[in-house]
Amino acid sequence: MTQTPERLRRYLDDELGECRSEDVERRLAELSTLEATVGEAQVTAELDVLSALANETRYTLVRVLVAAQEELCVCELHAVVDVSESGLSHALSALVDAGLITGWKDGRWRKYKATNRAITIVTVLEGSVSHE
Amino acid sequence: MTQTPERLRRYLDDELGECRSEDVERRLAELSTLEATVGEAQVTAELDVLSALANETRYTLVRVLVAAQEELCVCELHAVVDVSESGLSHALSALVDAGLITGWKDGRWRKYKATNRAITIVTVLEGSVSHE
DNA sequence: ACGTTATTTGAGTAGACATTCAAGTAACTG
DNA sequence: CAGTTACTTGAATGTCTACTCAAATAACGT
Repeated sequence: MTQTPERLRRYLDDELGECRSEDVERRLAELSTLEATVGEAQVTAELDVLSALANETRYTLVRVLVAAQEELCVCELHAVVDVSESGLSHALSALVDAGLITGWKDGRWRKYKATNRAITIVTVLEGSVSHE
Repeated sequence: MTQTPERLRRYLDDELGECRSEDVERRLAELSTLEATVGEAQVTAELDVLSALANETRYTLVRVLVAAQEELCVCELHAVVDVSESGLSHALSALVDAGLITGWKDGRWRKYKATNRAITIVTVLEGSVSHE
């Protein structure tokens, strides 16, 4: 939405055969509507989830927790990824923030399990990206 | 899978009441199975898709193309995101690589549209992350 | 053919991010 | 309550990534 849409004008001219300022305005409004179909806060929230998943360590953790279909202890998760304890903790914390897992303390152990959000997204990704 | 699972041993000891080497081995094998339920290539492919989506510019483009339900010209997409032409082109290229959009030349204009993969994923994210 | 327009490609760079180390907190154990 | 264990937090750092600028390519108009 920054520069003068000089090019857009020519494009619409091509498409419509003719093109006046109001046509450009109208198209810009349409595009703006598409962009705003959903709130900005919503998009930000979705991006937070995507960012949380878009990392090998974190995605592996989510995948394992989803596959496990039960809670796992941090010490079990540590056997699955190749990072320090600290790195693991940071990863789990990011996933909690994104609402992809929940964690609680159980005695001296801490457990985590996948949320429905994680289950849904992983399932769809698995289906949508498969076979290649 | 790196360090000696000394802690896992104690955890299983806690959980099972007793714990021998073979119990640790068994649990490690179970975790390994969970991790390998799906191929490594598959996970890599899913991570590529997630990485492509996990960026404001690219996700906005995908969202707009999905919402549009039709192809859009690069010059139209440029009206929607706040990057240089070059930046826009890089973004679109990354999305093509991830199989989220397809592009073709139409005369002197170049058009892009969302793939089914993009439609599916965006739809699920929208539903799964909504209302907060 | 020549110039202009639309978009891409590649190199360079600033900023973001994932990881680690060191130190901190919380819970069981004797 | 002192020690150990399980995990987290914060700061520091090397690596990756998203952008921009400059140049290249491709298509159209004249």
